[in-house]
This record gives sequence, structure tokens and C-alpha cells, in this order.
Amino acid sequence: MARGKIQMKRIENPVHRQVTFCKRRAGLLKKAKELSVLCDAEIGLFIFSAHGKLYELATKGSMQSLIERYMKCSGEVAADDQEAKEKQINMDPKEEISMLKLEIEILQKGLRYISGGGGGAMTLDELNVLEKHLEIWIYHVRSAKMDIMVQEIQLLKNKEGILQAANKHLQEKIEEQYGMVEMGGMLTNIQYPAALTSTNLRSLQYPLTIPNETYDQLI
Amino acid sequence: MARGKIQMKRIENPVHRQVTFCKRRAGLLKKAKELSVLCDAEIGLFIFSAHGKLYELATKGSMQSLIERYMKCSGEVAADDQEAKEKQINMDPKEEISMLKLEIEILQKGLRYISGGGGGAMTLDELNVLEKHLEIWIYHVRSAKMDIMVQEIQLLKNKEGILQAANKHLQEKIEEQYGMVEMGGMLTNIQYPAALTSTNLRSLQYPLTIPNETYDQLI
DNA sequence: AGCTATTCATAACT
DNA sequence: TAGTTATGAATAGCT
Repeated sequence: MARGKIQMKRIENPVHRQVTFCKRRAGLLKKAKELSVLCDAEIGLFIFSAHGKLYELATKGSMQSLIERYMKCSGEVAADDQEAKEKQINMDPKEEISMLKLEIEILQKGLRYISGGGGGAMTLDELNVLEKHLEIWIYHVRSAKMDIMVQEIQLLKNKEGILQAANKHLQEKIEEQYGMVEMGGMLTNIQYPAALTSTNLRSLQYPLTIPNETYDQLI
Repeated sequence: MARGKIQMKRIENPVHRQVTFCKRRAGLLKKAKELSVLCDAEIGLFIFSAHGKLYELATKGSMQSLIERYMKCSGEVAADDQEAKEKQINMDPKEEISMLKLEIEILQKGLRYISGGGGGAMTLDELNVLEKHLEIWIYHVRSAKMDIMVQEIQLLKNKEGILQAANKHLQEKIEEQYGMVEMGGMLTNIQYPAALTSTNLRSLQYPLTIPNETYDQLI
């Protein structure tokens, strides 16, 4: 910003990068404090340098309590699951590896804690770790359920497409024969026949491996 | 900073405070992103407005993973990087990823077994309480997702039923005209037309309020 | 680290 | 709520 602007990309020169990191880190922390004071906001900020060193700021109480509050909030708002997954797709192997290693470490910690019997009362840290575990567990189950449902939806859509094609073909056939027959309202005016329930669908040849009752269990 | 400097204390005028909050929040998030990009740092930032609304930024992966890393860092210094790094040299990234995933799975299994077995001091009751708590958080999101998907499935099934009815009707029409026309193979032999993707389905009159992209978000 | 020349962020105003 | 502008802050390049 001074003496020439810089490109918004990683600074390649290590010395420059380090200097800039120090300066901008200080600036960022200052700005965060200011926002907190001026506008009565609570802010949690942590910065990991490229070398892994941690710098943090928590404007009210501890970072722990802020993280707890964050968890509650994001649990309600949560739509960042998908965001995380999207990012994971574009993640390079090294990043993924380090993430997995981190996960392992946390799991090991939890395992040690639980098997060790804990001893005293549980601390906030330990509770947070346990919560994380539980989330991961639930995630896998939910993920599997979702996969099944998505698969089923795709199947239904495929079948629909085929039926539509068949329909169109038949209509053309009729129009061919009669020159002009009013069949346009066909699709919209036909009542949904009571006999044509999902039970009938199973007689189709497309593999419908998932019984209908599964839906109820999925919810 | 402009048109007169301001005191570093809570802005009493609520309007001013709100405006300043918006502007400075944007500035802070921008600065955080810049620091991350320029200096190859990982940053987690969350801001609660005075009214409790959450604004967040996580520069790499998800906030979840960053918080995990934060926990680890602030908790212990511990590092077995050397050992891990040595192994990593002679290993294919994909192989390593799958190995790590396997390890995670095993750990999770063990964790579940131990907590389920309930031998330790902490244990079943406390874990159940924690689990319940987490499930409630997740329940709301999952429930909403499931509702959408079930609704969509029902819609598709309805459409399918109607299409089948239309199909049957058309077939009968043709058979009426020709006495006996071979149309039985219709449904099974028609190739699924590439043009008849889910995009086309939206042109149907049946209310398909849920855009297709939603599926991806649901997973 | 410390020093400017610049660019950037933003307080007040519209 | 959004856009403009004068001004104060932050900081890139040097030393």
C-alpha cells in the first residue's frame, strides 16, 4: 500500500513475506480489537504462520468460550458442511494428509481420555474434543443415508425421463395416425390413479433395490 | 480515520455504531484474507455482532478444521513430525491418504467400543448426554434436509405415476386403433435420451420448486 | 527495527 | 441502504 501496490498473491521472497506477515498480523489484530471496542462485538481470531506458529485474539472471555459460542451458532446456521466438502474436493493431497493426521491425533486424544477414565471433572477442552468425535460419527451415518436417498432420487429421475420419452413417442404415433389429435392436456389432466402407488413401481425393470419403507427409517 | 479521528471506545450512537460495524467488519475480513494470501498463513476469524449474529472466515479447509488445529496448538506443543515425515518420503500420497483414513476408521471404532462398553469412570451416562446434545444440534439441519428430499421424492413419484397413467392411456388408444400393436417393449427398450435430463423436467407443469442444484448441497 | 511515500480504509455526509 | 470524499491509518520498499 505504500511505495507501490503489491499483487494479491503469495509473496515469494521469504524475507519480504516474513516482514509483511509481522506487520500485517499486528495490523489485523489491532483492527480486530478496534472493531470489538467500537462496535461492542465479540471477536475470535487465530492466525497460524506458515511455519505453524499460533497468534490469537479473543476479545471477551477466553477463546474457548468464543469457540463454544461459535459452535452453537454455526450449528443453527450450519450450511458450511457443504462448503467444507466442496473445498475438500479441490484440496491438494498434502493438505488432506495433514488434515487427516490432525484428525487422528484428536481421536487418539479422545480415546486416551475415555479409556483412561478421566480422573477429575471434564474440562472444556476435553468436552470439545468429545463433541467433535460425536459429530464425526454422526456425519458418517448421515452421509450414508444421504447417499442412498440421492441414489434413489436419481433412479426416479431416470425413470421419469424414460417414461416421458415413451410418452412423447406414443403421442407422435397417435398424431401420425390421426393427423391432429388433442392430447396436449394429457399430462396435466390425468388424475393420479390410486392404483398406481409406489408398489407398482417395483414391477419396473430398473433396479429399485431400496424398499419404500426405507424412507421412514431414513428420516 | 477520516474526516476526524474517533475515540477508541464504544460508539454510543446506535446508527453510527451499526454503520461502522458493517464497514469495519468488511475491512477486517478483507485484511484477514489478504494476510492469508500474501503470507501463506491460515486464519480463523469469527465475529459476533452485538445482536449475536455471526460472521466468519476460515482461510483453509473449514472453520471446524481450523478450530481443531487451534485446539491442538494451544493444548500441547507435541509433535512427532520427524517420524511422520520420514515415512512420507517413501510413500505415495494416495496410499498414505487411504492408510490414514483407515487409521481414523479404526480409531473411531475403538472409541465407540470403549464408550459403548462403559467400563471407565466417565462413561455411558455422560457420553449419552453429550451425544444427545450433539444430536439435537445436528437434528435441525438434517431434518430440514430430509424434509426437502422426501418432498422431492414424493413429487417425482407422483409425476412418475401420472406419466405411467398417461402412457397406459396412450397405449390403449393405439391398440384401439390398430387392434394389436406391439408396444409392450416400449418402456424397457427406449434409450434414455441425452436431451431428457433433469433440466427438461422443469418445463413440466407440476410444481418443481426445488432446483436441481439443491441435491448437491444436501449431501 | 525505523522511516517515508503511497495506497488503503473509513467517518462523516449525501 | 448504498455511494462519495476528505482524512487518518496502514504499510511496501528502503535503510
